[in-house]
Amino acid sequence: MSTNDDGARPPALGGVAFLLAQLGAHAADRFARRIAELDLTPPQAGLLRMLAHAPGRSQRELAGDLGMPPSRFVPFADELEGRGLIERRRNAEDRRLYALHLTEQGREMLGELAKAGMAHEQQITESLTPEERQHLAELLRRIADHEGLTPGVHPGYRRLRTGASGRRPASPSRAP
Amino acid sequence: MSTNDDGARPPALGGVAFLLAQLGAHAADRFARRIAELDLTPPQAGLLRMLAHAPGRSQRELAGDLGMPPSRFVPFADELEGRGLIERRRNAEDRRLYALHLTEQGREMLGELAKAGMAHEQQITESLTPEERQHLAELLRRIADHEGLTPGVHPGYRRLRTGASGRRPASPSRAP
DNA sequence: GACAATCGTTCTACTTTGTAATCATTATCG
DNA sequence: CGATAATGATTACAAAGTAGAACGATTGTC
Repeated sequence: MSTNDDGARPPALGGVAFLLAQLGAHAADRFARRIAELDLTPPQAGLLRMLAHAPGRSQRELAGDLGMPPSRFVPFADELEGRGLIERRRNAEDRRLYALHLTEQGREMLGELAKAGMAHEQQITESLTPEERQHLAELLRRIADHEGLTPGVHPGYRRLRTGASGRRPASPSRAP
Repeated sequence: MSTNDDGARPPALGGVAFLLAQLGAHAADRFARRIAELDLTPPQAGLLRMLAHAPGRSQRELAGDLGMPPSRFVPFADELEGRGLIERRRNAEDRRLYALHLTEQGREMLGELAKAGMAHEQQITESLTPEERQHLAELLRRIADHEGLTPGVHPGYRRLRTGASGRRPASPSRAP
């Protein structure tokens, strides 16, 4: 029952940019739900990965890379430390700084995280052939390069309701 | 060698799913900044588009499709009404309901929005040939279909700090 | 003609977030 | 060498966003 003229409908809704935004949000949401079973949020997973790749950095540095103010990083690291996933050591050269490291438990969790990531990738690309996946990855990487995005840095990855049982109110009911 | 063994590096970082999340957030961010010059946020733009496509709906319906509680929709609509972009008419058949419509100014704004959307699309796909754009759109649409996403419904589109035009006064005019 | 249900609105408690103040340690410079 | 500025981690606090319940107005039902 469209009552208005949609002759001037902007092509944005079917365009690449809109699809990217929609799918990106969906993929991030799916991933968040998946790792919620490990009691991890996306930024927490991000920190674990960062510590695996470059251990011993200070809280301020890590907070900066995660895009959060240092004051917020403190309770953020507190929780992971309390769960035994990360460890606060003192930097011998500058005792003001902490040197954050993964614990053995943290490394195990990282393994679970890798498994979740692979399953996630598998699920998202399920409807594509291997050749299409590769082609898609190449096109996306081209855009990412063109837009000046650094490969390893995850996006905004904003917080998300982590209710493991997850309630999802998003019910777009189109009732004509 | 301050880095650790990355022998077990999860392929997720270079995979399609991660690129999608990263690029999607980036594209949404770019779009938000662009329409910030029109003093519009993504959900505001979404409402204008919804009203253009299906005018006369009630606030509760619109709030539901936008994924926000009705209580939050009230000041949200207040601002757009105060700026003369939308109009609250009464539904003659059921005077409890409002019937929201675009004003003439709102339609003009929608035109600006369409221009911004096309420029946005152009910018994002600048590094691709027309054939590649079409192919990319097809692959993305395939994934979207497979994931059960509805075409016209925008994603989470969470609020964003723009800083471009820090409009915050938001003087809601009580309209009895 | 009373009673339940629905819509828009207001109210309020709760969570999240960022900035400023505080303490310890280090660098700088006279 | 000693005082002062600067930096990292932490705490305190205020500002803003959010969701849910409560309220008046209107409609449908029996």
